[in-house]
Order: sequence, then C-alpha cells, then structure tokens
Amino acid sequence: MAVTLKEVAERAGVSRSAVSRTFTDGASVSAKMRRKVEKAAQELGYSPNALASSLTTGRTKLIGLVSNNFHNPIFLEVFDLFTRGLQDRGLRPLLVNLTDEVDPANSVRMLRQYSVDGVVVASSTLPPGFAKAFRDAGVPVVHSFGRSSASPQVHVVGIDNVECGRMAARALMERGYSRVAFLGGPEAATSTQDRHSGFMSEMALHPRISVTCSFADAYSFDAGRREMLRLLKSKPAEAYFCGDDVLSIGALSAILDSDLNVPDDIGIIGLNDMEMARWENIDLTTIHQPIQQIVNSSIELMVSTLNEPDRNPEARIFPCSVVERGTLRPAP
Amino acid sequence: MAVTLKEVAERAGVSRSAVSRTFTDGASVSAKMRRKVEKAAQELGYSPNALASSLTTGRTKLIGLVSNNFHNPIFLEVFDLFTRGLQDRGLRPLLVNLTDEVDPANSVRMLRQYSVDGVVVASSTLPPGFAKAFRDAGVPVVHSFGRSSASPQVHVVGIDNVECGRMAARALMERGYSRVAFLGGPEAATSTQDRHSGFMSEMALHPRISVTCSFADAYSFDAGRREMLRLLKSKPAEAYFCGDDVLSIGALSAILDSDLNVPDDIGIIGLNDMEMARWENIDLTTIHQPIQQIVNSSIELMVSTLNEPDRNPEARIFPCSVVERGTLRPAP
DNA sequence: GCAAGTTTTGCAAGCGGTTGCACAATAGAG
DNA sequence: CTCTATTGTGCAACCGCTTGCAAAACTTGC
Repeated sequence: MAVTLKEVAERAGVSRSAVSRTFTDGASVSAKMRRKVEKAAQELGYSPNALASSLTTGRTKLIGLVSNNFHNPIFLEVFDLFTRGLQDRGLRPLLVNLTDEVDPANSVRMLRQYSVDGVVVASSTLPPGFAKAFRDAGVPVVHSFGRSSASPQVHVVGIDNVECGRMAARALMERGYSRVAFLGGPEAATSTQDRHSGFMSEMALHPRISVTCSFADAYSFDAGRREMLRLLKSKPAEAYFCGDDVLSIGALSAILDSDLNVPDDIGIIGLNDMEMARWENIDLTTIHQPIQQIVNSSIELMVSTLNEPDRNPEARIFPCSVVERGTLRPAP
Repeated sequence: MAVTLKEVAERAGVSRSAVSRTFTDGASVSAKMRRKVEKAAQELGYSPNALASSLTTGRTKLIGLVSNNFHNPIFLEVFDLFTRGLQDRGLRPLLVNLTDEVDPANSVRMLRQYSVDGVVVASSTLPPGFAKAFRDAGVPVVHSFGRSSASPQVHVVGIDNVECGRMAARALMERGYSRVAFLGGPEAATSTQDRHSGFMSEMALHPRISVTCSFADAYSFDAGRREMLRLLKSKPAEAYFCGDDVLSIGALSAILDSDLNVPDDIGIIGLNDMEMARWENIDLTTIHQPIQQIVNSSIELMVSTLNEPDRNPEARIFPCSVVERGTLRPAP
C-alpha cells in the first residue's frame, strides 16, 4: 500500500539506514547520497511513517488535547488557537472529549496507548484530579484555564480567578451599586469557587452593601437564563457579577424578557470577553480573559516540558481587565 | 518506561504471543491462560501500545478530523458531536486546522505519515478538492457539510443547499415581501453558490418581485455587519436571506444600530439554526440544518467505509425546515 | 603518495507488537 | 482407554523505521 523505506532504498541502490538518515535532520549524509535518495523518494511518493519511527525514537509528536467545554463558544477560539499553535510546532492534537466523564483513568489509559508525548487539559471545569492523573502516569501535562496556585502540582496556565472576583466587586462598587450579587457557574468548578471567594472577600470591605449569591448548574445560556428568571421572581439585586459570559447572556435574556432595562434596572458584568460579547446586540460589560496569551503560553510551556520533563510545576497567571460596554451603568 | 508485552509474558511465565492474544479479541486463548496473563498485566499496569500494533495490523483507529471553520459557533457543536461519536466507536480524532490553508498536499502528507484510517472533512467552505485529494491518496474520506450531488466523487453528507435557497425564497414570498435580497457568505464557497442559485431560481417564478444580491467575505459576525451597514446606506430590501446564522446576527446588529426595527422595517432569515439562534436576545428566524443527523450519519458512513473501502461514493442529504422565530413578519 | 583524522555508509539488532505455522494439549467419540 | 478432531500455545519472522558500531571512503597535511 504505502511506500516504505526499503523500497526507496532499493530504488536508490543504497542501504535502508541511508534513507532513514536523509529524512532525519541532524544525521550525517553526503550531498550526493541525499540527492540520490531524494530522487528515489520523489519518484515513489515516499513519506516516512511517523508511527513506526516513534517506536524507536520514543516520540510521537502527538499531544492529547483534553476538554469538556463544548458548549461555551469561547472554547471554539481556544481550540482554534491550540490546534494552530501545536501544528506550527510540528505537534498533532489528539482531541479528547471528556463531557460527562468523571473518571480520569479511561482517558489516561487511552492516551498512553497512543503514546502521546504530552497532554493539554483545556478546561475550567474539570477537577484538578484529571491533570494530576496524567502527571502520575508520567505524561507531561499542562492544565490551561486551571486553578492558579502558588505551589501548583502540575503546570497551570490561566488567570487568577480570585482576583477576577475582586475586580468585579470593585467595578460594581465604583459604579455605586448598593445591592449586588454573584451569579456563579457550577459550584463544583474551581473557577466558580475562586471567583466567588474573591468577590466575597472584596465585598467584605463594604459591610453596608447587601450581597447575595446563587449558582447556575452549568456555564451555559440556559442555566443562566433559568437562574435569573428564578431570581427575578423575588426582589433582584441591582447588579450581578455572572461567572461567565454565556451565563451573562442567558441572564440578560431573562431580564429583557421581563421588561426590565439593562443597565438602568439591573446591571451585569460577565467574565471572559468572548467574541460575541462585543456584538452590538449583546454589548456585554465583562472582564477580559487573555485567551490568546494563555494558549500560547501553554503551548510554549508544553514544548519546554517535552525537552525537559523534570521541570518543576509552574503556574503562569495572566492579568485580566474590565472591558467597559453597555451592561453596567457608567462609573461617575 | 512503559510496561511492555515482553515483561508481562515473563512475569506470567508464558510466551509473548499468548499475551498478545489475550489482548486481541477474537483470538483463541484458554480461560486459565487468560487469567494468568490478566493477573500479570494488572500487577504491572500494562496496556498495549496501539501504535506498535498498528504496524502489523495496518489499522491505527486514528481519524483525521479536518476543518477550517473555527469561527462559526455551530462548529463547536459539530466538534462535540464528532469527537463523542468517534470515541464511542473506539476511533480517535486527530484534529487538523486548515484555516488559511490552500494546498491540500500538506495535510494529505501529514495525515498519511500518521497512517490515519480515514479522514472526515467537516467544512462547508473548503473546496471539494481537499476531500478528493485524500481519496486520491487512498484514504477513506467523508466530506461532511459538503456540496450535495447526484453522482458524488467522494462520500458527502449534508444538506441540499440549492433547496434551502428555494425554501428561504418561498418563506419570504409567503410573507408577502416585495423587495427581497440574498446576503451570502464568501462567494467562493460552494454552499454560498448553491444557496444563491436556489434562491434565484425560486425568485425567477416571481418576476414582479425585486431581487438583489450581495456577498460578505466570510461567514462571520463582522462580515455580516459590515455588509449590512453598507447596504443600509442606500435603500435596503424589505427582507434578507442571509447565508448563515452568524452572518444574520451581524446583519441584525447593523440594523438595530441604525434605529430600524426587526421585523417591521427589515426582515431576516438565516440558515443553520445554531444554538444561539433561539436565545431570546437574538430570536432568529432561520432554516434548521440537522447537524446531529449529519454528524451521526457521517460517522456511520466512515465506519462502513473502513470495513469496505471500495464502496461507491455516496451522497446523504438531509432535509431542512424553516424555524419560525422573531425576525420575519408572520405569514398571513 | 602516505599516515592520520574526519566524515559517510552499511550491518544488524532492536522498538512493541502480530500472526502463520507446526506442535502440544485437551476434548469427544466409540 | 484408545483414536481422531479440536483447540491452545510457542517459535520465529515480520511490520517500518532508527541507531550504535565498525568498516569504507574521503580529507588534509606534509
């Protein structure tokens, strides 16, 4: 079926090693030999079998790209950036969808069967145990969008969600709201927990302000809408920090449906600054998460770790900032 | 590093073949042998190396998932469905991002180096040449969301875009619009061409109705918005068939910005029915594309083709239907 | 033109598995 | 308890490629 090394060698009248060497860079081959081999390879349409060579080199250039966020549009951008970034460095993403998966063991086994060189866990909702399971299996791993920590157990690249919570609280305070609330994503997600605690810790500095909390059961439009509809039944807060942009948009839709006005009756600030947030029909005030930097840095960290597997776990945390749009009343 | 067949064999005190056979189903092993081997494997934490075995079996279970649509939210759903569907059948998606790629040769070479068993081209904007290039390289291929045809050259699964164009035209006629327009995506995409030609052919039946056309340069929010802003400078049509939902939303944003009302001043009908289309703050009337069926059918076709590589190319076309929401005035 | 030093090249073993073939072990029949 | 039919098992070759080692082929300097 496919052309092999051996056929090229025969055609060029040289040894198999010679052919192998012309296709591995850094190997010593004379110019004449290289010409002969390349000619034969050309004629036969040969290209080396990466899997076979991985057997002896121990490297596949395959990277597991593991996620469970397939309903948050920001992750389409994330996948775009990851696949392009990895490709550009000669790495191949093996995509693993962990929706509804609770046990890391299966994916660990599968990715080891395919001898991936490394794994990127790209998720803000997978528990840290997943990333650790890969590390324990001896696979280099980077957790992108994971929980920041001063002494991480695996490489983590992302944002400081606690600080984002504080930032949101400060934004609301600057705008003079006196009854504010946190509307979080799934309570089990570390990102929700951290945003919540940051928000509360900042609000603790303003004891006169009333603060309430509730949680949607997913980072999704429907969950946000449902939760906000529920909140609107009793007296809602003046402004909400929503755990995520999709959630915010769901909440917005509920508010608009109830004939209330944003930002006059209720203010919303989201988190992520996904592409859609700046669409004029949405125009969401939100906290920008620098996903491009996060992804690039993750890839860079992955590549370094491949070359130096015993590198100590590292946390790379990027700063966020408030993007002023139309869903919060202006600061005075 | 990783445990190998040989170590398991030694520990269990049996031959390597015996171990291999207990891990390939359909092979003949006695119950006693199986127990011994499984015990040893368990203790050592062995799991077979899929890549090594592919060398002799000729099957990797790797499927190239090739796309260039990383900015249309509907493709997040598509990737979700594909990855889960493939995983469920024991296949592994190797994701290839073809954004900005014009020459299929590179990806063909790369996917052959990784000995993928098959390739799914999931894109409505990649030219048919890409799918054909894989076929020519002897790799089973399914083009999802490709151009429908009575005698396809490769397997195609998708919708009849010409018919969708007609359907949109009929929807506008039923609602009594007298000046309508087509606002398409990139002119080079076969999907745009087909939707356009269907729309025009149906409109040819209504010679009294004025019809105009224009094209955005991508299936994206920005492109739709930009094009609609341009159209609004001179006298716009009463209703637009937009080539796609994201495009529609871009157009909507332009319209709302210009203090015009939808659907009273201008009507919009989209195509795809992506998740967002039903979000209350968008509420887009659109044509539903059954992506779940398309993806499942694509996977099913892929699997059949793997078992029977010489199968004739087949087109599987699924019907679409108008989803009535708020961006078109109601039919009388 | 020769010795010493420097590439190049081929050989052969190995990477982790699978599998046809021949032989061993067991089962079934009488 | 034989004799045949049916599994079950091990040997060894092979899948496509890499690489340490030693020999072959070049350089270079004198």
